[in-house]
Amino acid sequence: MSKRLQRRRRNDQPAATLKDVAVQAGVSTATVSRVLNSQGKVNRETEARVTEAVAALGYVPHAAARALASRRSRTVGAVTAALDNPIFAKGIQALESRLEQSGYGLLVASSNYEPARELKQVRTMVERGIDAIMLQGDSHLPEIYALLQRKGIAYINTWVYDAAAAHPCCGFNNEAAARNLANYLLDLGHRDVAMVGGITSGNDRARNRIKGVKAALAARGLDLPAQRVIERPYSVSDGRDGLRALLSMPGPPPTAVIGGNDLLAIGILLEAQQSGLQVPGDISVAGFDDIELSANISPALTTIHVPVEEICTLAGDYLVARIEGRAARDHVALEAKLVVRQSTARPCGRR
Amino acid sequence: MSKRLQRRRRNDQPAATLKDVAVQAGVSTATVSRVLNSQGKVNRETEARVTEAVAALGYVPHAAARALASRRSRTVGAVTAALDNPIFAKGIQALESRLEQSGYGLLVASSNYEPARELKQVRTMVERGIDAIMLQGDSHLPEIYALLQRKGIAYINTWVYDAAAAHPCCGFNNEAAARNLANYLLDLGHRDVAMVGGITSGNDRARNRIKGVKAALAARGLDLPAQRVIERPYSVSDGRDGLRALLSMPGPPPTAVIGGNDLLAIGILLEAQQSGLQVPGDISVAGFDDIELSANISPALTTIHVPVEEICTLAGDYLVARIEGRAARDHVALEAKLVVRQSTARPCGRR
DNA sequence: CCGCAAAAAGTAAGCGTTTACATTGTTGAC
DNA sequence: GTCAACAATGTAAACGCTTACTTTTTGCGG
Repeated sequence: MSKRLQRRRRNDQPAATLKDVAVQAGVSTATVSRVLNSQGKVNRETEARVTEAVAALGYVPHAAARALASRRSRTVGAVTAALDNPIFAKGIQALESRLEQSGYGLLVASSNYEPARELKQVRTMVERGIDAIMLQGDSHLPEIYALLQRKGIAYINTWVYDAAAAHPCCGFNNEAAARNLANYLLDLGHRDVAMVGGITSGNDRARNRIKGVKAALAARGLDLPAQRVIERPYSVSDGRDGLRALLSMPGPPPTAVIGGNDLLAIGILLEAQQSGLQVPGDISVAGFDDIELSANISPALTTIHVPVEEICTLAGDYLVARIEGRAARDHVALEAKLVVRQSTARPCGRR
Repeated sequence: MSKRLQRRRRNDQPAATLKDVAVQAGVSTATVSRVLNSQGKVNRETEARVTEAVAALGYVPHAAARALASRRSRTVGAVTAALDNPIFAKGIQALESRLEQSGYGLLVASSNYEPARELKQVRTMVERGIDAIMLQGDSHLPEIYALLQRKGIAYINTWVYDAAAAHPCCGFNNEAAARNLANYLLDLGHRDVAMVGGITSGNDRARNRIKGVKAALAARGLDLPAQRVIERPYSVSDGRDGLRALLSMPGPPPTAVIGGNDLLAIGILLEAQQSGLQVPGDISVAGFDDIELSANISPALTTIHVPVEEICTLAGDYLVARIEGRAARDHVALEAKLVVRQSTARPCGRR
């Protein structure tokens, strides 16, 4: 069996290469490459002949060879905390479609909120030769930043914004948004506010949201004692669980509960209803993120609207610009606005 | 400026290559390669020296070069209909973690239920040199199958099972599952069943679910007239919209409504409640997929539990096996069981 | 017509691995 | 002690592209 034959995949004739196209079109490989990469420097006629040859042979460029020669993989990575949070999935989808427009592929991985795992995922992606990477949040292991900088790989922290940050970011100020939300509740007259937040370990956003609520309370001389802050993973049943924990404590229940994200808030809302509490009559519930369900559930959820799609699209813009050597703003601020709906009201009957 | 210098990325010293490691360890590149790919054929001592050199130089293999030489990219693709459906995101996550275990990366893209877009995405992935690919459903453009087969790329259709299918698949029988669900409703005594299904164009699962419901009704001499089947995209608000459409028709409303997936069903349920109908008192609602929310909402949703994680993990097993030349079962059946909860009951007051 | 610059195309040296094949060193049966 | 067989390692040719540099063509002012 000839070597050439041996190399074949299954029932396949060996794939056409650049050289085959060049021969077919009667030009050099360099010319074909120029046509394929549309660098303009090619005569119209020649270009047509090449294009024709490409079609005739069903030529498909070999990405690895291209990456090796050009030192560009045309692939971007994204490591997300968890794909199964719909808001993250939406973001990944937005990023993917932005990248596709510019001809980049998207490699995904999830860290499960574990810094060490995130590092590992970033490492793997770097090995795979990604040209740039999107990260979530801004507290990453120093090794991650070091690696990315050493390799000259463009990166951006999403979901967060800090004008003074040492690293590129695109998002909003989680603390400020949470503060707004808490202030709204305080303005309604609530004095006993509780929070069921995400797990703060390894999650700066969860941390900052709690911090924002705390700050708003503090500004009015109020405290957010430890027993009014419950940490739970981000899911509906965790939200239910969180409210149950809050209600099982001695003393009167809080008049308002903030969920660290909408999944938690919806869990809180459902648990409240199922344990006989009126929302917002007996207890106000607010969330964070504004997922699709929030506007549809009854009562509709008051929440902070997070413009995920913009965040991720702009992050994509940034990364593509950096890869292609163009300048781009390192810090992009978006607004996360309060959306008041029916799950919150003045506290009544108490105090 | 020397050429070597010119090539540097920003402030970076050029990355160590296999050759550098070989020199450092005092062996040939072939030996280093053997160590890295652990083919066993290397002396313990030598191996230790190489490992040490790798660590000392912070050597990171160059994926593109490796892919070019070995004709393997160690990357798998997945084109999903939509990432923002939580059930799909969960599946992608499961696939990613299965692949990671075996050292493969996951490239994602979404087709938005458009066959042409799916083809394009598959093409792009093939160009990127994926070793295998996961698809959803089994009705794909013939060009997709042709391309994959011509290139010898392993693939698998997920979310579907058909023992006689011409293509590898891993999933369950959507029609049969839908039939079960409908039969359960019929057994409860419902005679006027409606369905708000997904958009059937380009979506075999949506089609088969409707088909299953139709078949169950037909088996009892009942009809599912066109006006009892509403097609809507998969989202909560589409579900609400669907029920509204159903209720606005002349004549009595159906006594039971099946959602093509849980998102739709939850929308139906919420809309029913918000328009003053008791669920399941006035109307029964059932879904399909069993997302996390379904068990938590009130009333908890009767649905078909789809084992997404298993499906995608097994699909990953299959693809890895095929890539690595091992045999694997081409048709894997999983069970999608009916989960009866509180959103369904005997129809009462009518007939 | 000549000469020269710009445009178009070609040449060939990499890019960093893997791997078929060649070489060298050991071991143990005879 | 010989030699076959095997284990360990080395050599160097791909892999399929990009691109710096070179050569050839073309167009045009004088």
